[in-house]
Amino acid sequence: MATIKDVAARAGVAVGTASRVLSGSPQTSADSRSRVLAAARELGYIAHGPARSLRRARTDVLGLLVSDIRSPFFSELAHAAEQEARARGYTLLLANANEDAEQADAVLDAFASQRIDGLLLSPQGPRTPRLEALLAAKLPIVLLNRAIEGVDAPLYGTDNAGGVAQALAWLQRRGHRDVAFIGGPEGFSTGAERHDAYLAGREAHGISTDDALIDAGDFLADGAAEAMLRVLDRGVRPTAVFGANNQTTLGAMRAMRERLGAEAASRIEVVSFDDVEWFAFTSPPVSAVRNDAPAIGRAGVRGLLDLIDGGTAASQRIATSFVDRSEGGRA
Amino acid sequence: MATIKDVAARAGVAVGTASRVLSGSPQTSADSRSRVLAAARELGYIAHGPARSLRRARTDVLGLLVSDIRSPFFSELAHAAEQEARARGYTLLLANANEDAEQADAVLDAFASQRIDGLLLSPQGPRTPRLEALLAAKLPIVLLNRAIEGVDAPLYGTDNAGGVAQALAWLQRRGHRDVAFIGGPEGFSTGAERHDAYLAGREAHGISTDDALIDAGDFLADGAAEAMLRVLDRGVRPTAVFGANNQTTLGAMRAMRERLGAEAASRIEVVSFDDVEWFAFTSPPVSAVRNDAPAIGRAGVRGLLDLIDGGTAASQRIATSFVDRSEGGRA
DNA sequence: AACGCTCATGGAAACGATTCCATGACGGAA
DNA sequence: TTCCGTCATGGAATCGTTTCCATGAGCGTT
Repeated sequence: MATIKDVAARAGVAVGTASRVLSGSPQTSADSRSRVLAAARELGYIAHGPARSLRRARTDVLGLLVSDIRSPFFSELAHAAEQEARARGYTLLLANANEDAEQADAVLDAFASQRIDGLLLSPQGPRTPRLEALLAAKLPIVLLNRAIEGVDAPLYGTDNAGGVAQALAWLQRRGHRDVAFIGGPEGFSTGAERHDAYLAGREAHGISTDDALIDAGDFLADGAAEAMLRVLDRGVRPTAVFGANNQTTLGAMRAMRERLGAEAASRIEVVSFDDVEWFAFTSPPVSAVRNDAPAIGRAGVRGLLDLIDGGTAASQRIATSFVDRSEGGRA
Repeated sequence: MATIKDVAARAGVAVGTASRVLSGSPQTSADSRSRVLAAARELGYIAHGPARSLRRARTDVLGLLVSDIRSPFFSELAHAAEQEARARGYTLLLANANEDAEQADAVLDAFASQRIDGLLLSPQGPRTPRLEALLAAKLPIVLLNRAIEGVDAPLYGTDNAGGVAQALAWLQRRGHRDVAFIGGPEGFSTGAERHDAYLAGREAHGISTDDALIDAGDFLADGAAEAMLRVLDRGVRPTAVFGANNQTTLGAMRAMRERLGAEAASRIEVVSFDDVEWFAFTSPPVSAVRNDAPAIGRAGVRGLLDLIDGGTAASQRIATSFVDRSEGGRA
């Protein structure tokens, strides 16, 4: 592999000059510029990133730590974040924590060792020692989707209250009064925000305030199915169900089918937080509040780069959109 | 941030000694070992990756270039590959090419600049100049899922022929004679292999060899829908449809619903290459050949590490499994 | 004609680690 | 007791860049 020394030798200049040309310093003559660039092209020179990082004390690498890249939300977010980062001259290093604090810490160690310039973090749970260390080292950090208590970093996430309001408006338009709500764990800010917004808004949208209609799972299909069974076993018969995320909706639908039969279940309208493309193909089709994951990813990267450049960045709630798949609906 | 010099100073030894301790060289006394480790712990020392890479001439970083991380196949593959890499002490750098050769080249440049130790490549199309350069530089490379003409690198991918055989066996068990097959582009080895295997095997499984039942799309929903419409407009009335990947199946189902109505469409059994979880919730449910994306990712990483360690690696076809979601089926 | 300024350049230091080499301590064998 | 070998250690070179500093050329001004 050619080094800058080879380039300089071939161009007949000193390495300092070659470096200045290649990094676009204005302190260069047209003559050396052309000769250095020609030499670099001829040798297929590609700068040695680690060496550059060593000297410059920055790596132009951002780290993105998510709980599980396999979830559509995160894969869309990661995709958009990578595009944005690359467009700004940064490389995005992606890692999974697998909902496991130990693994998250291992990743943070690896990030620290790579000397990333900034971190986009979708927090699992509370703060860990590694995270403390990074905070103490003043590494620029932004949070995605969930807050962490006592961590003062800008947060980029879904506008949960706004999304719930969209779902409530739709339920009202569809004339539902008896609506089952299956929430998520209160421990997640996401779960709590959606739950609170629903409770706060239901009455104004003509929805029954009977708490027998409400239960919560763990944001996973199995837990949600159990919650839905509990609701049904209380004897209430909702005409619509609102699932607080996509897995929750999945579990709720399974439970309804199990308890009421496929035919009866398909007459209960379903609305979900988190849209997935296959909601169009279920029976009944599921209307949904759509997270703008790409916008969150892009906003996160932009905020992080502002921080890195020494500026400030403000938290941002990204608006959701609503996909109406009901019989009379638009889609 | 603490450097190894700080650690050495605090431990009262020379940097060389500190380095030997920290990198586990046997040439160290118990005394200096304990003092260096204590000093490192007290200072929260984390080695500077770029500096280490510079001197060692390796980075312990692998690059993974996929066309689109948002596809479930790649996100599962990437997830497994990252786990495997991390378990072996490597970091995985993930990038998207977005089906765009220019972007792929930009990524390869970035990888080259980072001096990755090896590349896992899911090829888009033909070879590009950057790829040539990397091959010429003897960078260890493995291919995922698709071959590239004239590139001699081990290939880790789905056993397409085996998967088609599983689908054919299922079609036979279900007693289907008139089966529509919607294939993918011949340009992709994936598409060609599945198509060929189907043509070769259908007769032996009691399936009509009427080519009016066969058409091909572009592996995307819209193209597949058009292909399915062409089939139906030829007047044939299949009792089952076989889609060559998940998007293809999606498009075919849409086309059937459009042409025949929801009710008639739901009586046509569907089998797909590429399983997705929501195939359980469509009407009719879709039985599917399941790619073992995680196994492919793991095998790819293992093969690549073998190459990096100077050994050899052999191409591997990863077996598929079959998910039977038909009425009488197991699932 | 002399002076001063700008500016491109060469050379060298620096970044933080690893690794080579020489040295000295120590222990065992004769 | 002397000698040799082993082995931990300190110090220095090295990896490929960037950046600082000093130098000298060239040019315009007085």
